[in-house]
Amino acid sequence: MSLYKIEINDFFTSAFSVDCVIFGYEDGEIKALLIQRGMEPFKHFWAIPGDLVYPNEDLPDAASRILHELTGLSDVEMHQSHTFGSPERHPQGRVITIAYFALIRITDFEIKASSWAEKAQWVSLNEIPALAFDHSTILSSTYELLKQKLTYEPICFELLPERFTLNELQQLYEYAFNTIMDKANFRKKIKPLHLTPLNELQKNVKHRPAKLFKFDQSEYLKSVQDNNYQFKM
Amino acid sequence: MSLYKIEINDFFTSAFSVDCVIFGYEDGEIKALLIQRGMEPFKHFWAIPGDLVYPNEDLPDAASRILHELTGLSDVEMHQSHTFGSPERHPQGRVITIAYFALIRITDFEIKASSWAEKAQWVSLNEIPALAFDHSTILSSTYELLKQKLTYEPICFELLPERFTLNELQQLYEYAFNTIMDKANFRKKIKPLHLTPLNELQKNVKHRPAKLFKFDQSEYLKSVQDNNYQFKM
DNA sequence: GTGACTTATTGTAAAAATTACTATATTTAG
DNA sequence: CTAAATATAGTAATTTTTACAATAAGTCAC
Repeated sequence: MSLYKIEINDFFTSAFSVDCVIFGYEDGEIKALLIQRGMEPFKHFWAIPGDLVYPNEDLPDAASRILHELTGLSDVEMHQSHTFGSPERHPQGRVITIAYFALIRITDFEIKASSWAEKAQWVSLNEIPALAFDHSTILSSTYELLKQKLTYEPICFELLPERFTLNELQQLYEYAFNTIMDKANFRKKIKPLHLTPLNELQKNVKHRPAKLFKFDQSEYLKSVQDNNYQFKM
Repeated sequence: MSLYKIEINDFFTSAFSVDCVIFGYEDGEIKALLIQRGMEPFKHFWAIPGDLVYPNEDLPDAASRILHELTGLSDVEMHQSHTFGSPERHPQGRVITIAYFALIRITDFEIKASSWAEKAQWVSLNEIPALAFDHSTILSSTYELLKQKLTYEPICFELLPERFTLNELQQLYEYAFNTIMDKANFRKKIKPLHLTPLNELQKNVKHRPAKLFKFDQSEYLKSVQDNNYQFKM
């Protein structure tokens, strides 16, 4: 096809997909929700849940629909990550994919593979196998985005259980940033978040149980507006 | 078209485009490079330079090609911004657009409208007219991204002339963040960037001329590695 | 129950960074 | 030369960060 003879209809020969990178946190590790493909291409490969978008479907709607079809998840708020569009990324033609991502509490949802997904499973980021298409790249670049966001937005609470200890919070940051932090100083740092202390203690631990806290999103947003406060980890 | 009868080829009916949001800085204002469309749809409307991507062309290549065809610019390093894909955003069919953005020194480049661009012109962000398609949204959301990046990456130097005064640097931040800063404290804040002082002074000013500085990117990167330094404005 | 043990939580003082403001130096304009 | 304007450097009070110590409150073995 010569570039000089290309006509408008030659452009309308592409498809696009969304891929939903869902992060969770369990056993002190960040995990991603993966599916095993029951369909060619890359049949039986593990992959990020994603599929082609209908020609008249909006992207966020497609992301919700596809995530639900493949994994059973619904009511997950997704945000756009990066778009991947190498001409060779899909063996069946030109398919651009828009990556979305979300953070969820693993225990709040039930995973159930369906449609063409053979399995759906949480996989620790340390144990990701070879993935279909360019999904390894999509996953790692989206994880980088997540880490970046963790430094300037209090989104860690979307991963933690609703009630958490301050140590659990700290451990999540230590895991993500691959550092260790001073316990006392960490608590000072998160003071401005005004975490709500609960009349409830950690259970089933062999030592003094820690107090549970929760994060009040609306109070945080007020504080941002009123005091011009900018969260910074 | 029923969802149950859709076949694989029904998906391959979309096109996608790239839009290149090019920012520059002149006369104390951030400007965007816009073109006037000489082609339907939105003929004679102002727009972000962008066009359809060839079916076998990589996205970054397309961004460079299209920017060059429409505005004459070349050798501009672009980064991906956001992807816009509402089904109604393009009157001629389903067209997803991937926004790219770049920061350049206005005086280092010559703008020349060509191909189907009637005009190409720098427009102050305060004076943006109604734009074609959803380009107003694309421009404003990409500007938000730029402001976000300005806070944690020293990219302001891509907008300033190679040799600049400390006041010019400060004024750029003041413009972008819509604040005023203390002159002496600003200089302390940028100390870790190790700006290189030149044996050269500002010219044609009615007062004591300021010393010119330049930014050494490679030295900055070394400092990031060695000292684990994180720029923060 | 008692005491050893473990971890949670609070406190404190030194160091570093930020802030508000002052002082001085250097150039242009007349 | 003098006045005006601005660049640049300095200083001291305040706030934040850091490193570390001290205390409190539970669990577990007996």
